[in-house]
Amino acid sequence: MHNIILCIDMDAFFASVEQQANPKLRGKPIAVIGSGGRTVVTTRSYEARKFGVKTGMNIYEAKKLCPHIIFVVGDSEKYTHTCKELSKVYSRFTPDIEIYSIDEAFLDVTTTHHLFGGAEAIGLSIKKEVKKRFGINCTVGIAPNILMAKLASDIAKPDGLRWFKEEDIQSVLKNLPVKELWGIGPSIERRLAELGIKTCAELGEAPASLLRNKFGIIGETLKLMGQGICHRPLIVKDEDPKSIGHSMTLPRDISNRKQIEAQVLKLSEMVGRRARKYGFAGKKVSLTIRYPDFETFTRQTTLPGPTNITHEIYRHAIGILNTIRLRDKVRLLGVSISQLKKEDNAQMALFDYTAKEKSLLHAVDAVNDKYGDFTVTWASYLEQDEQSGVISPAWRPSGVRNVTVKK
DNA sequence: TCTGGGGTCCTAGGACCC
DNA sequence: TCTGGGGTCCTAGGACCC
Repeated sequence: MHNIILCIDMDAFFASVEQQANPKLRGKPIAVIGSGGRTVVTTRSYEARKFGVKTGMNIYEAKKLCPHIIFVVGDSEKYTHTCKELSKVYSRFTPDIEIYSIDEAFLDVTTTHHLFGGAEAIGLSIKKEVKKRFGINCTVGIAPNILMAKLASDIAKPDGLRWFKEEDIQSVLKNLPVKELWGIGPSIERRLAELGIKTCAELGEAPASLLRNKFGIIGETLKLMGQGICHRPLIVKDEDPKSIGHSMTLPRDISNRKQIEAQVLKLSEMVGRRARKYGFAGKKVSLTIRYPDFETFTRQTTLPGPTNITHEIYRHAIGILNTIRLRDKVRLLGVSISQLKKEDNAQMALFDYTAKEKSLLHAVDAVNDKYGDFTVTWASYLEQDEQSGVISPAWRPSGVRNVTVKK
């Protein structure tokens, strides 16, 4: 008895939601972008894809390829809401659901499919319901494991449904390039090519010792992947995060120390606030810097104990900054905390709350005292955070990964 | 007119300890 | 008279994903 896994993947999710919300956008090439001036295409409608517009392209490039493209600034609230509603649809068919990202979910229907007339019937029901209630298309892949279910949905896109049964898998993988597999990117593809391995079938037949030599511990896994085998279970319950971070490409490159520090404070507050909201504190603080030429690096430091206090995060981030001799202006700054621990909120709750609030104000005051010409107000920060409206496909509907900051 | 932001996992090398 | 070896913690960086 094989498992039956469904991969449900929304087609051009953000763009579809926008087209649904605004009928004028329907049938037209649109691209969902971020709010800043140096933003990129996050999602593009299928009409825009025809012109070669890709995710990650800057808007000028997209415009050049597709002069009539319509840019829409993403609205995470909308996608958040739709995603939550989608989860409700899925949960009618099984309790074993992994919300993998904002637009993708895995459903294990091994023990429930017979209640609904089979896996394909479930897939079709979901497609129909999603279309009816949200006006958007999705693609369903069905297979004995996540790896193959994901492949099935990739291949069936858009608006498709594909079922890879155990007996189909070998022929599917026969001439399939290895990079089509989830988890094989450009680097592994290149290194496999060095061994003369181009297709999944070749990967599945390659000597385990050869793969082990070249790739170490993942060698075995790669071979299994080439055979369409995958043992990764669904992650049904929300796991604790390992890190919490924010980064920001600045409107323009800066070298002014005051400006850099002000941005680091802002990022520290965004990180601290999210950590406090969900009751986590981190023992490591990292600072990421990107130069105009795109060289990017991260420096981290370990603290005596975990913290989620803005001012402490800020202090350590600045401590790191002080060890770096900047060779150029700064394009992007990032702050994150890791080695997270759950906060003992029974103890921290009331007593520490005011202490934390004070520390936040202190941080702001400190910056303002020092750099009167770059006035920082707490309210202005909060507003900016709302507007920055980070739309990350890594978003999850619950818990700390909900990056959306609500008032 | 250049190229976003949120993550996870793995590896390699050095410090330190027994 | 060359310089064991295991374990853990730490930092930096790469690969991959949506």
